[in-house]
Amino acid sequence: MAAREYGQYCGVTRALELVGERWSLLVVRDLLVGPRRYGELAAGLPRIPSNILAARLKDLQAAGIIRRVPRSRVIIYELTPYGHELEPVVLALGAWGFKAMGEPREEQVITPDSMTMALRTAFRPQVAAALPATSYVAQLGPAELLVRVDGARLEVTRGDGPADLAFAAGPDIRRLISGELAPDRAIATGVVEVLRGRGDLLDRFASTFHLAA
Amino acid sequence: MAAREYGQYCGVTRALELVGERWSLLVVRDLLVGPRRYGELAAGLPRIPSNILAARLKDLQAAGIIRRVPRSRVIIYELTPYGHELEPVVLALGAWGFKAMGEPREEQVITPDSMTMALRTAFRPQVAAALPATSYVAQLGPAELLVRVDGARLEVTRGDGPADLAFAAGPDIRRLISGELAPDRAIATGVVEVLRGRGDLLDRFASTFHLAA
DNA sequence: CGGGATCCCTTAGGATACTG
DNA sequence: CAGTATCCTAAGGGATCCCG
Repeated sequence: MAAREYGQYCGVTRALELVGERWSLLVVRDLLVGPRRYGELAAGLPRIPSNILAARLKDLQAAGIIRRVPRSRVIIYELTPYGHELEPVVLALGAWGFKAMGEPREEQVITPDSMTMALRTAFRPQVAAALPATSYVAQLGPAELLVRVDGARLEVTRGDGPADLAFAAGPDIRRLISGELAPDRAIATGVVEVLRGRGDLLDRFASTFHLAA
Repeated sequence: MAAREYGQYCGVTRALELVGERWSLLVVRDLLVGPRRYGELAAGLPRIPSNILAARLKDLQAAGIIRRVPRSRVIIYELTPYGHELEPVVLALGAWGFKAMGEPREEQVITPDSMTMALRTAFRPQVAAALPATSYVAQLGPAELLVRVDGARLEVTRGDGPADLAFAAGPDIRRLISGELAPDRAIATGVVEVLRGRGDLLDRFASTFHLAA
């Protein structure tokens, strides 16, 4: 038996053998947002050494979790259907870890893909279904995301666009999502800055995206 | 920043910093079944070195995931409420890994706690709710489990007891759970051996516990 | 005997430089 | 841009030992 195997006939151990190595699930997290190139993955994981990223991509490919697709002179990595089935795992981990995030620290960065997955984690379809379709532009640190909510459907894409509300916020957006900070207080204290549109829609945003802390 | 931190302000990275180390989630998996002593944990994870188990218990305690409780001359480890909230993560990992388990290998063991969690993973409350209350005794390798299903409620405990059906099976029980092997075929081929009670209830068992493969 | 601690060695992972 | 190559540190593995 390979030394790094757990030696049990069990689904959990098998899963950890496939995606339990350091960085593996973070690569999956970013690929859940969409196909990515090597350099994009490296940019989304600033602290991953290049050799480790290369090794993880090899491992994940060998495990049938990702695919390496040559596309017009560049190489794209994307999840296989089986890899995509890791979404519940990543969302569950994100929801659990959310509660232990604490205060943001100076050296901690925010990446567009991690914020996209965080929004997916916090999304409450049943709440959204009862609200009018709404689109937001959220500038979260360096990540500018166009967030479209229509009924129980959520779509998050990078970049700007037409929106009912555009706002900017830093890591403290977490306190809005957790309900620790009321929407009007978030604006009053400058945690959230309204850029365009109806600032009162931040309330709807906070209802739509919520995670207990 | 600690070298082993990921440097991102993100729920997933935070979760992986707390339970992403090797063996950590397996300790949690076993503690989800119930409080355990050091020796019981070691027995449930035959390949974990003793120093690693000790280190993990320290880390998990420092993270507020487990508690160390002295109880009448012995020490018991148990999950805190926050640790218990990892159950969805472990179940999601188990369901995903189930599909990649493949054929059992000689050196792979089955432990009572991993089988208990596997049954919880495969349990379908909505199916069970429509069926009469049923109790089973399942001898799965070295693990003897008393499985009581009552409506949408599932209870799995170690040991024997009164049951509508008692059966023995090896790792190939997986093929029954996945639907790859029909209940009557499982009995006919000897994958499942009926020990006591109504063998026809194996069909109900397979409906109640199911995971797609 | 339960609950670890210590030792030594192997290997994964981190930092950095380099290449097709 | 998409990775390799190299060197080094630290985590993990295996065995043994210890202590109340």
